Amino acid sequence: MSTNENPPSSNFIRHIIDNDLKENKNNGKVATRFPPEPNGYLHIGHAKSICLNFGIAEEYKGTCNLRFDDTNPEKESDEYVQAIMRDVQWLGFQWSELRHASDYFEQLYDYAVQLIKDGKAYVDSLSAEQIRAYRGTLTEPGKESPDRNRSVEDNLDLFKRMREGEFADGQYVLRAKIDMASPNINMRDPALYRIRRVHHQRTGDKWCIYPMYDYTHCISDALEGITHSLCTLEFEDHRPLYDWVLDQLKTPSHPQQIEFARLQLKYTIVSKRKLNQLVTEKHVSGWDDPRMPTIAGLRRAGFTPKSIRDFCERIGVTKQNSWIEMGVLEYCIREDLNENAPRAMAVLRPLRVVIENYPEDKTEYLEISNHPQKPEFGKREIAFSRVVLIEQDDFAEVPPPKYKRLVEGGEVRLRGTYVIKCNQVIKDADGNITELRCTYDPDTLGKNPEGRKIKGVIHWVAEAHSRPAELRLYDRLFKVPNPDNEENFLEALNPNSLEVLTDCRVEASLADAKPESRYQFERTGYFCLDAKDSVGGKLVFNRTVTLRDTWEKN
RNA sequence: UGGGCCGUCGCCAAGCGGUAAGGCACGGGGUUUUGAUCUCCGCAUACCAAGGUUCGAAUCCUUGCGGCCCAGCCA
Repeated sequence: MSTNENPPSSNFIRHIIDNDLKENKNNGKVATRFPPEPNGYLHIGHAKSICLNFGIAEEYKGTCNLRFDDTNPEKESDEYVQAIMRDVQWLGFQWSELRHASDYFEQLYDYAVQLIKDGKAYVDSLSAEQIRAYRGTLTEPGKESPDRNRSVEDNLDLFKRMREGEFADGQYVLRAKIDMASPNINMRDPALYRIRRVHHQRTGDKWCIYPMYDYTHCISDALEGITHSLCTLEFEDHRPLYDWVLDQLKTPSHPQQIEFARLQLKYTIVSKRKLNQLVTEKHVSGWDDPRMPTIAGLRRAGFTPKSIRDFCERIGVTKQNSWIEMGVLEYCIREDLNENAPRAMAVLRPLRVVIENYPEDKTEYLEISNHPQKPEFGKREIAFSRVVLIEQDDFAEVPPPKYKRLVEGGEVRLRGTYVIKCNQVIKDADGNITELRCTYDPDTLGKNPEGRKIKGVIHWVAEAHSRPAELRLYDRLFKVPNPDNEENFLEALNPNSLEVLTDCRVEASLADAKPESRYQFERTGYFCLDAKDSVGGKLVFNRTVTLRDTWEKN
């Protein structure tokens, strides 16, 4: 289970549970479940639900099952099942029991037979279009199907033959007999079973009828002894149906459904249909593209499980529709990585600096600490010699006001080493700066020069002692706060969401970086070694997030 | 225009009749060999609005206003 140091904050669901416990409801037990449909990868919105369900189970010493809601085989697959299990565990949670709604198909069928026997369900021959027409509208009641009063015997017979495959897909449907005039449309005789000749990833071709969500979910919860069935707000209108089904049947328990607001993050989408489209139409490299709001994408970008858990804790759980700013997620990952990522140096856009008064054949191995505030992170050796590479941005011919980096005639410290002074700017025929000729002050290693203040410190690598690397700079995938509002969300894609830098140089110690290891590249951001593309000695780093920058903002 | 739900700082969010927590963001000072981190300070006489009940209301009542969800044989 997870180990979040931040104590969970109170929310209305915990209040309800506290109250239930006080009244000894459910004999003091707390049982939750996380019920994803395996029709896509898990995303940050699921993380909220996972943290809530598993977190509550943990806090109340209860249980939390992972249950796949696999009642619609058309869209579901084992690839998704595997990915979901991997992501839940990576987030730091372990389910009490692994279940599938399809484990209950036989029982679900028996319960349906019971409903029919009790006159609470009937087989309808209306087509999908007719059912829609009969349903009425939001303001007008629906009308009853001619089949609504079919005899129990006929219903039993037809339902059995539905299962046996006697009918074509869509020819019949099993419906609950509730109230066609209900102001709640979900109660106007909702479908319980449909005929669908589709291979199911777990049950194969055993079934040609599949139960609907509303019917399946409540019974699955009841069979598992779930006490608190947490779901998102759009299911609020379904709660009467959830309760109705369980009220008609002798299920082992009657869980309480509680709804909370789903996560909405600015500049992202979490619609599985749209995420799927991004993948299949190759707008991103896959479900785990670092720009994707999926758990797999966040992982590949370098987010830590802890930072995501922390994020879910910070945003709270309420019934209010709300939009979380990206800044909160960014804060969470920066906080974790600032604490736990070792520092290193990488030059994204190199500019050659020749230190003219430093001997050609000399190399010094200097010690530099891996974390400025944490001596326990230890030190590493870093090579310094006559030619170093600095960031192009760290030199300016015409510096903006308050610029504290290198300028012609000015001084700056190379992090962890000496103060250098720029004496000459070398340009090519087109006027591009190609090289800086500098001198260093040998008396500034580990101490400040006397009589002058060096304002700037810049990062660097020694040309001869650095390694080539590819750095991928990611930015938000969308350029508008709510892409879902766009007529076509694809037009809201940020064309600059990925910048690939192939001429970067990183310090030699990074040659041994392990896949998925995270570093702070000083002054530029947090990076994670890409586990997929760093092959054959090639170093590919993904930028997780930039460092907070109060200078660029002006 | 039917039903369900929600309105507390720019964004989240505590609060549950006794006089507005906290976080993010933002602004300012200090420390710093990362313009990072850290640290200090500031940031709602005000809780969608208007009435009412009360010694006392963000909390209770009434009426408005605004937003979200529902008419799949999807979940």
